Amino acid sequence: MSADKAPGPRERLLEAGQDLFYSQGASVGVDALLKQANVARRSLYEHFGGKDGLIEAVIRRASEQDIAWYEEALAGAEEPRTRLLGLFDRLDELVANADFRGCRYFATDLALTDPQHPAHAETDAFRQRLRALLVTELTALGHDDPGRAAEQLHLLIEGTLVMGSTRGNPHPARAARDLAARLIG
Amino acid sequence: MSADKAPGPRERLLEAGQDLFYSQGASVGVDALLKQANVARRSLYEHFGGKDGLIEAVIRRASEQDIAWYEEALAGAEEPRTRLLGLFDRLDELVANADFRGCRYFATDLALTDPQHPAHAETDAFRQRLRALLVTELTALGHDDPGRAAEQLHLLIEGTLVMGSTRGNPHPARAARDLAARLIG
DNA sequence: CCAGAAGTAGATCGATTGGTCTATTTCCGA
DNA sequence: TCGGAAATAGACCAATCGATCTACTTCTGG
Repeated sequence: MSADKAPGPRERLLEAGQDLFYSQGASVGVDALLKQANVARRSLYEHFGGKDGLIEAVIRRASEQDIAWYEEALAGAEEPRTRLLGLFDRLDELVANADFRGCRYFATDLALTDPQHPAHAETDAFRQRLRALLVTELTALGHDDPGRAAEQLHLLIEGTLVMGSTRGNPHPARAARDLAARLIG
Repeated sequence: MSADKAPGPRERLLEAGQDLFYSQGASVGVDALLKQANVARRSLYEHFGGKDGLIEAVIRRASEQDIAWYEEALAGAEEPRTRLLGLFDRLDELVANADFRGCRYFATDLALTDPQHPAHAETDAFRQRLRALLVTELTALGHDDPGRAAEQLHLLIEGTLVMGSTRGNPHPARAARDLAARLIG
């Protein structure tokens, strides 16, 4: 095992998909994916069954990474309140990045018209995992209604990602952090 | 004048576009648009120059209507604080609607990869008009920093529209209203 | 060393896309 | 009433889409 050196076609396809689906949307052509992954056409259909299968696999993979990112962002401090507010500091950096283009999962849901597309289940799962993370933090913080507060924090996060992608204001995360601080109390 | 009875092809195209671009995204085919508008193919290219021109015109038209909707939603009360909070009550109804599919302008920006597409200027203009509306209300309310508070209200609105389209929780507007209330003080 | 799996390269297919064009009909004002 | 603009219907085009298939090469384990 230990397939570290020189990632195979499957891994290269996942990385190319993660990059191109995010920067150009789910409507990028198969040709562009194959070119960036430097992979033969056949490999895509062998490994993922088609473009839709790749989309689903990419979302699942990105979901793992993003949940890990949120966990790490929350691990920045010991005190629960500081942990949650620190998350918005990390979001501020994320959104400020030049190639930030909004929430991958929301964009995927919008791009895939078919409500039966398997990728929708993946985006739902991601949101549930994120919500669970917030509930855990709020419970540790001793909040009265962790479920409701988590919903509000989630709304603040999504709002930050939207405002950050429109570039109307450079630091939406700071506005959200301020609201989150009042919420946590 | 008074072109009320039996709207012409141009108007029918605008209505069909406003409906289909919203419910199915900007990627709907020209054929579907022509069919729903009950209009000849040539009429589209005569009036709007092409699909992109129709998209731009539809966004401009919807923008007018939506700004009017926000103005009317704010006109529900006399006291500034009640006016702003009432807006979130109206958003609650809007999001609860079965065919609600999120923010039209954000979805359009995501769907149009080309950053030079004229529709982007229209979505930006809409957001600026909405922001101006919020600043006016906050100024009337005597808020310390109307600009910053307007940014925060805008973030709460966009967050509500996102959360409402994912259907994870039925009443994101109530969560946002609660946060808005703390913000207004 | 060699057999088979995996990967590559690229032609090709059918469907669909946005857009152009021709021919015909409808409608309205001078 | 008549003439021209506007609208209709639909054939048609080039480009692009995702997907399939064949032929060849590379890599690897027994």
